[in-house]
Amino acid sequence: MPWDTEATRRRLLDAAVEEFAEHGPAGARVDRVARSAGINKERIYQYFGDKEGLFRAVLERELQRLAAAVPLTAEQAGDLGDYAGRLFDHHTDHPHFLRLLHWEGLASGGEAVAEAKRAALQHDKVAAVADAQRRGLVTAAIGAGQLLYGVMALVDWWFVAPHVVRMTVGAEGMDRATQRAAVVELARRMSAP
Amino acid sequence: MPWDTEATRRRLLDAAVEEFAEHGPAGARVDRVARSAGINKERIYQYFGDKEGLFRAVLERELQRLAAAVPLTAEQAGDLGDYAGRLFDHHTDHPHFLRLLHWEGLASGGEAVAEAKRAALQHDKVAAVADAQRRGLVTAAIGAGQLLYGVMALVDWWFVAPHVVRMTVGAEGMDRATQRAAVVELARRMSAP
DNA sequence: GCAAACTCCAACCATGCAGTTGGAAAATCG
DNA sequence: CGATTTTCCAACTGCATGGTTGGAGTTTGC
Repeated sequence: MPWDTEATRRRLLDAAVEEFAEHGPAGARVDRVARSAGINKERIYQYFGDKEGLFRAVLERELQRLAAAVPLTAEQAGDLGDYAGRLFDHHTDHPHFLRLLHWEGLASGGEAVAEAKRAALQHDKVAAVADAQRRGLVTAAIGAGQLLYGVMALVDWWFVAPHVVRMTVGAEGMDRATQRAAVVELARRMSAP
Repeated sequence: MPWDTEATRRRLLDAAVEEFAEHGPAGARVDRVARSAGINKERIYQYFGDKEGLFRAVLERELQRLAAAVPLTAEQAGDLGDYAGRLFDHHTDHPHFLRLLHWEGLASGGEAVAEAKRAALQHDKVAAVADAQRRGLVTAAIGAGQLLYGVMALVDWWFVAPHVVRMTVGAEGMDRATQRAAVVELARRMSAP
C-alpha cells in the first residue's frame, strides 16, 4: 500500500481544527489531535514543527476557505446587509473559524498569522466599500473601514459571545433564522445612505 | 503586625485579573498570580478553592464594577449612541474586563458565571430599550434584545479582535477617539427610529 | 536488486504545573 | 498566660503534556 502523506496531513489538520476551536491554543492537547486523527503524534512535529505551527496551519487553511466562500466585490459592497447575511451563513456552516479567529486575537500579542496577506485582503474589501460610498449606495457619514468593522462585529458576536447573547435575548432568541434576520437588518440600517 | 486577610484577598484578585485577562483560564499560571501578588500560592486554594474558582471570583468582581459604572435606565435607553459611548469609555479604562468575558465565552461550554444574576440584569436593560421603543425614541423595526446585542457587538469588537481591526482599518484607524466616534455613530444609525 | 530516503510508530524523557502538606508565627479566647 | 484557632509559607508530589528518539517498514532512484 503506497504512502498517502497528503491524506495524513489533511486528517491531522481536520482533527486539529476541532481541537483548537474547542480548547484554544493553550488548552489544545497535541496527543488528543493525534489520537483523534488516528495518526502518531510524532507526525505533527515532523509536518508542522510544533503546536503553534499546527495552529498556524489550521488557521491559514480556514482563512483561505472563508476568503474563497464569501467575497466582497465592488458590486456586492452596495448591499452590506446581503454581505452580512452571506457572512453569517458561512459562519453557521463552519462554526470553527470564528472561534479560531478569536482565540488568535486573545492569545497572540504580536503579529497575526499571515498578517500581510490578510491585511491586503481586508484592504480590498475596504476599497470595495469606499467605491460603493462614492456611488451613493452606502452612507458616506462614516469611514469605509469603520463600516466594514461594523458589519463584521455584528455578524461575529453571536458566535463569539454566545453566553452573553443567551443572557440578553433568552433561549428563544437563539434561533439562527432570527439572528440572521437581525444581523441583516442591523447592517442595512447602519449602512443606509 | 496584625493580619489583613482582606488585603491578601484583594491583592490576589488584582494579580489574577491581569493574569487571566492576558492568558485566559487555560493559559493562566497559578504560581505566577501568587508570585505577582507577593502571596503564597496555597492562599489561593484556601480562599478560592481552585483555579476555576479564582477565575469566577475575578469575573464576578469585574461584572459588578461594570454594572455599577455603566447603567442603562429607561431614560438613557432613548439614546443608544450615548450608551455605546459610555460603554466604550468604560472598556477603554478597564481593558481587562472584555478579555475576561470573551475568554469565558470561548472556554466555558456550559453555564456562565453568575448566570441568573447576569441574565436578570440584561433583562432589565432589554426592558429599558423596549420602553424607549414604545416611546418612539428608538426604532421598533427590530427586537429590543437584538438592538442591545448590536450595541454590545459594535463596542466590544475593537477590544476583542484588535488584530482583525488593525488589518482592516490600518494603524491610523486604531486611534481611540476615532473608534469611539465610529461606534457612537454606528449605534445611532442602527437604532434611529 | 540494493542503498538511500522517507513514512510511520511505540516508548521514552524532561519539565511545568495544579494542587497538598506540615509546621511556624500570629491572633483569639478562656 | 496557656490552649486553640487562624494565617501564612517553603517544600513537596504526582501527573499530564510538549517534544524526542531509535528503529522497523516502504518507496524510489539507479
